[in-house]
Amino acid sequence: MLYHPENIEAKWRKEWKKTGLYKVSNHSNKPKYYVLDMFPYPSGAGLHVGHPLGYIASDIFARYKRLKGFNVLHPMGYDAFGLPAEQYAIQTGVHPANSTETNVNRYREQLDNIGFSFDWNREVRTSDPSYYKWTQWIFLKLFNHYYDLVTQKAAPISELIKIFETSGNFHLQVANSQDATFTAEEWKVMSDKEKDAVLMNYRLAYRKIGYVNWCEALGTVLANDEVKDGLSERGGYPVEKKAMMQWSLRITAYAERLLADLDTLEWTDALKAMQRNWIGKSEGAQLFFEVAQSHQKIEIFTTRPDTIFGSTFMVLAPEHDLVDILVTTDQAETVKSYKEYVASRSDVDRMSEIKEVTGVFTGAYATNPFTGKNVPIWLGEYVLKDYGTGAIMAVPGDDERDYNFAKKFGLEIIDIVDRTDYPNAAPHEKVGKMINSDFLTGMEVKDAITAMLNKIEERGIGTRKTNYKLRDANFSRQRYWGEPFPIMYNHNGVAIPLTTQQLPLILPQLENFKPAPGGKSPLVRVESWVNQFEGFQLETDTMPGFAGSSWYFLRYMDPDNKDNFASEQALNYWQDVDLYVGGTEHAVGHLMYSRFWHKFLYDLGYVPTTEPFKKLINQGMITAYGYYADHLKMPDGSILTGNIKDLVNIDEITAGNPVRLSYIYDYLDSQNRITQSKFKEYWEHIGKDYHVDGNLSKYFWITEDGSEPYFTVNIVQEKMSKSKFNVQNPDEIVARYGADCFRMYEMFLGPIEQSKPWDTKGIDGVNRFLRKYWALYFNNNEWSVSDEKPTGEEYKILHTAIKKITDDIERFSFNTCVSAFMMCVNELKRIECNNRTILNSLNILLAPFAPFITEELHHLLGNDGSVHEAAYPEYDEQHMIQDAVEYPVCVNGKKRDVIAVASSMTPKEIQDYVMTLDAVKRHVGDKAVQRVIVVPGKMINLVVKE
RNA sequence: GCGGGUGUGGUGAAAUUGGUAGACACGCUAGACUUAGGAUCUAGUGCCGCGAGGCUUGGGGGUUCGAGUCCCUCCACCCGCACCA
Repeated sequence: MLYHPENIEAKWRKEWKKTGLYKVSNHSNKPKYYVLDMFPYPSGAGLHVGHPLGYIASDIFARYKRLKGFNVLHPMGYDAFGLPAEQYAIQTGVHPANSTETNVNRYREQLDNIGFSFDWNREVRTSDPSYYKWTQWIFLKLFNHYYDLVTQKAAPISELIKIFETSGNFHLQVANSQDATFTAEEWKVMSDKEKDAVLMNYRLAYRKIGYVNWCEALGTVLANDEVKDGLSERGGYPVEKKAMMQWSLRITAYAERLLADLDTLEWTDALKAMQRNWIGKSEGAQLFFEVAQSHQKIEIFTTRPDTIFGSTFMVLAPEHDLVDILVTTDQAETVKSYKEYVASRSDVDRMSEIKEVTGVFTGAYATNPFTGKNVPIWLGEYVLKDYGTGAIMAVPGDDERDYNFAKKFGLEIIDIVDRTDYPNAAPHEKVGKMINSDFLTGMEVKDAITAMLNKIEERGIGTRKTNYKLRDANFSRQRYWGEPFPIMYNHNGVAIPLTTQQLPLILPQLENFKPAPGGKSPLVRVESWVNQFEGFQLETDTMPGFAGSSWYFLRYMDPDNKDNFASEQALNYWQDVDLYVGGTEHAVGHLMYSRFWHKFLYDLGYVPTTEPFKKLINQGMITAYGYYADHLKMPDGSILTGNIKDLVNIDEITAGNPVRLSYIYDYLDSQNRITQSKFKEYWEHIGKDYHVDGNLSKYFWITEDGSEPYFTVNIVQEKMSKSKFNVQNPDEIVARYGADCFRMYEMFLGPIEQSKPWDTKGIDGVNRFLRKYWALYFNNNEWSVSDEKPTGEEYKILHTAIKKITDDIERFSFNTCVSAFMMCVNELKRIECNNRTILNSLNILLAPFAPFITEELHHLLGNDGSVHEAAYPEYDEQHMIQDAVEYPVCVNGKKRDVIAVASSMTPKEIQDYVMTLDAVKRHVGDKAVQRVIVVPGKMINLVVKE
C-alpha cells in the first residue's frame, strides 16, 4: 500500500466533520486550556502561505494539549468589518455583506484544507448583528461609566451625577477632560444640553472635536496610511486637517494599569517594550505661566522643572486654544498664515520631515514664575497640540530642539546645567550640576528636580503630575461598513443611549456606498433609518475595526448566547486566553485596546481576569524572494530601471524602479545570472501571461571571452503581495504534497517568531520523511507490523524522540521537532523496526503535526477511536540508560579525538586512558600536561602549557 | 535620534545552563538500480591543503582550561516609535 495523502486526507476530513471530533464543551472535568489565533480580515485575495504559519503552530499546540488531557478551546472567526470591502462596494456596487460572505467562504475552504482542529460551531463574525449587538452593548457600558482614580476602577455615571448634585466637581479624582469647575448649584441650573456637554468630559466613551484627514477632492475622510506627503494616496489630491465631532474612548484613564500589568504577562520583552513606549509615562510638574497684561494663564507640563531658570521663551502648538486670544494685532497676519501652513501639513510630514525649524512670534509675553522676566510666546510646529498641554516652556540651554529654535530666531540662551562631569552623557540625560539657577545652583540635576517640585507646590503655582503619551482613541469612522453607534440625538443634540432591548441596532440596506457630502457616512442618506425613533436622529458614524476585535475572544467562550455576551459559567470556566498567536503588526493597537476593554469589563464584574492574554507569541512574516534586474545596460550605457508591468511595451521603460522579474528563478544559473537564450525562454513563458513583446538583446552584458551574453539578477526578500506577483496559495501546495506535508514544512522552515522567505525547494525533504515514516509500517507494500516486545535500542530511540519533541513543543520550537522526527524515523529505519508498541507511541507523538497520516495509521494499527483523543506517550528515563559514553578529547580546547568509554569508568581511569591515545600524544608532545578536565557525560579537556 | 531584534556553509537552519560548531533538510558530486520521471537507495559535501595539519559563527578586543553563547567596541541589515516637553 502506497502513501496517497489526497485519499487519506479527504477521507478523514469528512469523517471528523461527521463525528464532530473538534467540538468542545464548556463542561468538563479536565483542566481548561485556551489557544487563540488572531482572527483574519477576510480579504478578497484569499490566504497565502504566510497566513497559516501561526495557525499551524497554535494548532499543533492545541492538539498537543488535548493529548495531554486538557479540554482545549481552539476557535476561529473573522474580523469581518473593514474598509477594503467598503472600497470594493464603492467601486462595484457589491454590498460589503455579500463580498465578505464570499471571502469568508473562500477562507473557510482554504483553512479546512490544512486540517485545523478548530471548533467551527463557535465561529464568530464581527459583522454579524448577533455579534455586534454585544459590541454596541459594551460601548453603552463605556458611555455610562467614568473612571475613579482613587479606587482605580470604572464607576457608573449616575454616581458621578449624584456627586455633582451635592458638591459640584471640586476635589474630584476622576479621569476627565473638563476644564472648568462648578458648584452643585451651578450644576443644578444647567440645561440638559449643558449637562450633556459636561458629562462628555467624564464618560469613558465620549464625544469631542477630533481632527481627521479631509480630502476635498475625493469628498472623504482618509486613514493615516492613505495619506502620503500631504496628498491622498489615490489620486494625489491635497489633504487637510478638518475638525469634526467624533466619538473617543478614554483609554488614558487606564494608562497606569495597562503599564503596570505588563509585568504579569508572558510576552516577549520586545513587545512589552513597544507597549511601554506607546503608553509613554513621564513624571514631572504641571505649572502655569501668566500672560503679561492679561488674565490668561498658559498651562505647561515639564519633566525638567529644574531648568526653569533657563526658560527664556515659550512655544505653543499652532492649534492651541489661546493663540487667537493672545496674538497681537501687528502679528495677526503672520500668525494666521503660519496656522494655515501648519494645517496643510500632515502629521507624518510634521513629525518625520528633515529638521527645518519653523515658527512665528505671537507678539505676546508671559512671565517666568521664577525669574520674573517677561518671555516671548512663539508658535512652533514642533509642539504638538495633543501631547502634554500643547505648550512648553522652552529651555534652549538644555534642550536640543529649543536650542535650534532659539538659534534660528535669535532668542536668548542661558546655560543652566554644567555637564563637564559627564562628558559621555547624551543631551537628554538628566545629569549635571545646576548653574545660573538661583537657589538650585550647585545642586545635581536629580536633587534640583526634587527641590524645584517642592518649591512649586509650596508656592502653589503648580503640582507634581504624571503624563502619558497615550492618547484617547478616535472611535468614529465616517463609513458604512462598521458597527452603528447605539446613540441617538434629541432636538437639542443631546446624546441619548439606546436601551439594551433596542440592540442590536442593525445597519440598513444600502446601494450607494459613496460618502455623503461633508465627509459624512453614507448612512446619512438613509433617512428612514436615521429617523426611525420618532423625535430623535441616530448617530451616522460607525465604529472602527478595533471595536469588534477588542473582545471577540470572549464571545468564542459562548458564541450563541442571546442574553449575554457570554454566560458567567462560560467566562468562569475559560477565564482567559492561555496562548495567543499572531503577527507583530497588531503589537500595539489591537492588544492595547483589548486589554483596555478587558480591564473595563473586569471593573464591572463581567470577566474574572484582569488581563485577556496570558502568553503571547508573535509569528514572523513569511516573505518571498524578489528577483530584480537592477543593472540592465541600455545601448547608451545607462542603467535600465522600471517595473515589470511596464514591460508590456518594452520601449517605454523609464528610470525609477528596478525591473521585477517574477518567476525567473528556474532560469538562473548558480551565480544568479541569466543568459540571453535562457531569458528568451523566460520571456516566452511570461509573454504568454503578460503579452510582452520587443527586442531584448539590448539589455544584456556582452561578455569579452565570447561566451553567451548575460545579466545578473539581484535577489531580495520582500513581503508577499498580489501586486508583486509573488503570492503562493497554500491550496496548491496541499494539492501536490498533502496538508500533513504542508504543515510540517511550514514548521520546518525555521523558528516560528522569525520572518523567513518562502521557498518550496526544501519541501521534498519533508515529503520524503512522510513516505519513509509510512514505509516503516510496510514491507513490499504489504502491511507488516510486529507484535514482539521492543528491544532496548528501539525503546531508546523512541524515548529520545519523546523527550526531545515534548521539550521542544513546550518551548514552541517546532522546527527542531520536525528534525527530531526525521532523526527518529531514520534511526528506526536503520534497525528495520516495525514494532507495534514503538510505532503506536510514535504515531501519537506525531499526530499534532501530521493529523491525517497518523489518524490513518492509528486505525490500520487496529485502534478504536481517533488518534487525536489518544493519550500522549509518557517519557521514561529508564530506557535512556547507556553502558557506554562518547567523549570528545580536546587539547587546549580543540577536539583531537573521540573515545567511547564504559559509563562506569571514573574520571581518574578516563584520564589515564586518554593519555595513551595517539592523537593526544601527538598534540601534547614534550609539553607538560597541567590539568585534565573531565566534565562527566560532556567532554574531556587537557590543558597543556606552551 | 530612541527602543527592540538579527548576523553561523551554496541555501533554510541546529547548538535549551559556557563544554564535540554546522544536527536535520535542500542543493551539489560520485555511484547503484531503473531501457530517463522531477522515483528510490548508497557514499561524499564548511573553507584552504595531496597530506599531516591549519582556518572558521559580521569585524576587532577581552574574560575562561574551554566562547556562536558572557563582557567591551565597531559594522551591516530588519522591525517599532519618533520634533514626546
